[in-house]
Amino acid sequence: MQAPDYQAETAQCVFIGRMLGRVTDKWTVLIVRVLGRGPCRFNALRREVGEISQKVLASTLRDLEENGLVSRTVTPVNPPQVEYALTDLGRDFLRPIRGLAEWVLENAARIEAARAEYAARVST
Amino acid sequence: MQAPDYQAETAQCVFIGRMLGRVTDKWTVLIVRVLGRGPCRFNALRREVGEISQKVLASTLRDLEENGLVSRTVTPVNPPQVEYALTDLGRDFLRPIRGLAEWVLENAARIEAARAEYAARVST
DNA sequence: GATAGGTGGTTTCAGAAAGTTACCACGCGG
DNA sequence: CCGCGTGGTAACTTTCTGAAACCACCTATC
Repeated sequence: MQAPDYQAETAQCVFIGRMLGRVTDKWTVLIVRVLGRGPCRFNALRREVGEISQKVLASTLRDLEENGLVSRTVTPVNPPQVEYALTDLGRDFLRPIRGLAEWVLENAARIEAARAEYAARVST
Repeated sequence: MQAPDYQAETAQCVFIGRMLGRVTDKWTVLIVRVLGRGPCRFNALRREVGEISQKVLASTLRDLEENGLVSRTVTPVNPPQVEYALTDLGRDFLRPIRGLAEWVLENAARIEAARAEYAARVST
């Protein structure tokens, strides 16, 4: 990696940014993580993820479906059942997602400490 | 991990979500990744990241500083120099961040294919 | 037989976040 | 003197998120 080409780097950043905009946000990470334990229906997902509104869950799931990470299967019984599951691509994605989630869990205390220290530094 | 406690799982999701909200978004990933190559000044960072506005870069950097991932050093020359660098915590964070960025680069084609397939399925 | 609750969403609308643009003080090169 | 580069902030606009209500349909309860 000698003599890095900064124009190429910038282009790569823009590209990664565009892709990240598609497949990562706070909710994506949580949803993929939960679906990693097995298929799940809409309201069950909602309950498990916690503080997510129906609208945002619905649109996030549609995005995930559009980008090929999640499949949506409707069983036409009454009331209709809609089951969400990870695709192969989604299961692949699980690895970086879990890396992120685990890091956050392991380092939460350090982040909190940094925040407290920052607040003290600013207020003084 | 037998007999998962779903209430605890939901609480964990909420907690992870809160932490993720602090340390990850599209821009955070890109900025940390660039700073992983070494310290960088404001406008250099801006040029390298690409399509980011000054305002968003400034506020993202302040968030990163607040959460202890990035340090900000002002050298009072004229014009003043402001150098941003990763802290120890930020360098630790580099690993999951790189995992994410690499996954996105490796799987961009699969995502694009899924999008094309989805678009075809919907429009028909 | 009305009423409450669960199914998987959409609609509506306020408020928050992100993005765009302009501007600041300062110096330096042409 | 004009514009560029330094590191931002302020005002304004657009986009997005979040809370709540509503929908049709079914089941269980009182």
